[in-house]
Amino acid sequence: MVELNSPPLDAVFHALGDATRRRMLRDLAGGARTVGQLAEPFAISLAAASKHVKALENAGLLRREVRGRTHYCRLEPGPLATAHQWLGFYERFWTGRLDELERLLREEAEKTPPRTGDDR
Amino acid sequence: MVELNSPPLDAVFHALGDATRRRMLRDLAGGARTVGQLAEPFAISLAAASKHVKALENAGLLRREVRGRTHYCRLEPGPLATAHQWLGFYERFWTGRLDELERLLREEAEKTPPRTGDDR
DNA sequence: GAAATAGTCAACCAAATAGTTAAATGTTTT
DNA sequence: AAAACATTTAACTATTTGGTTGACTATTTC
Repeated sequence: MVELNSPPLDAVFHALGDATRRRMLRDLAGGARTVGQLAEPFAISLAAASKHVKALENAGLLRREVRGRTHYCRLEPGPLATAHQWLGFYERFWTGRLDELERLLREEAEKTPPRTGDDR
Repeated sequence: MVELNSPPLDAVFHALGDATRRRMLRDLAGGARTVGQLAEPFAISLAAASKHVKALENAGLLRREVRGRTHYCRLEPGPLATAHQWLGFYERFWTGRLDELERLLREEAEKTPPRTGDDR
């Protein structure tokens, strides 16, 4: 009933666009954390931290398990994989392995000969 | 109020958090495009598209070359590589290869007591 | 030189964000 | 039962965002 999964890249990238939430993810990489633990490194209210956690949850980046009064949060890597894959499409643009079309553009851009400039 | 790291990641992920801008990047993957060309697929004003282009530019995701009255934009892959790398840190979480620490945490997290109805 | 073209800029608006404090909910402890 | 604890919700504020329209700057084209 809670499994509503399509890749909401909007929500995922939006969630990642905030240093507070990225730091929370880092902490979650070390294992499960409570909301209070996630909030601890920051000089914000717990209510504010709670909102960040919810943003991460909405993006599918964390799963929450309520045990008693404590909410344990765990990293949910799926959306990160999706985002990683999305970025992977552009990998050829930074690895230098360009296909024909890109090579054409690159050539046009690099019409400056790497020779020593004594020819003008 | 977070005195935290990574000035570019904020802008980059924020830029990627919008479907319009992601589509623009896709188009730029096909080669240089003018602002008008980038705006064309969308039912928005040119001014709005101009803002999106500027957001991408601020994030370092595109470079602009002004020739006459026309602005030619081309993809700048560096920040995408940075974001890709940032996400790569979490790769082990979705490839299933968990190291000892993570395995420990995973186990602890699955210590959910199987309740038998004696709970209050 | 006038008109069309390419794009930005400024002012404005509605909705979303990120934060606050205060109150509420539920759980554990004493 | 009462107090302490963990967290959410509500109400509010300031800022940012994504969009609009209209005016403005340059550049081509006629």
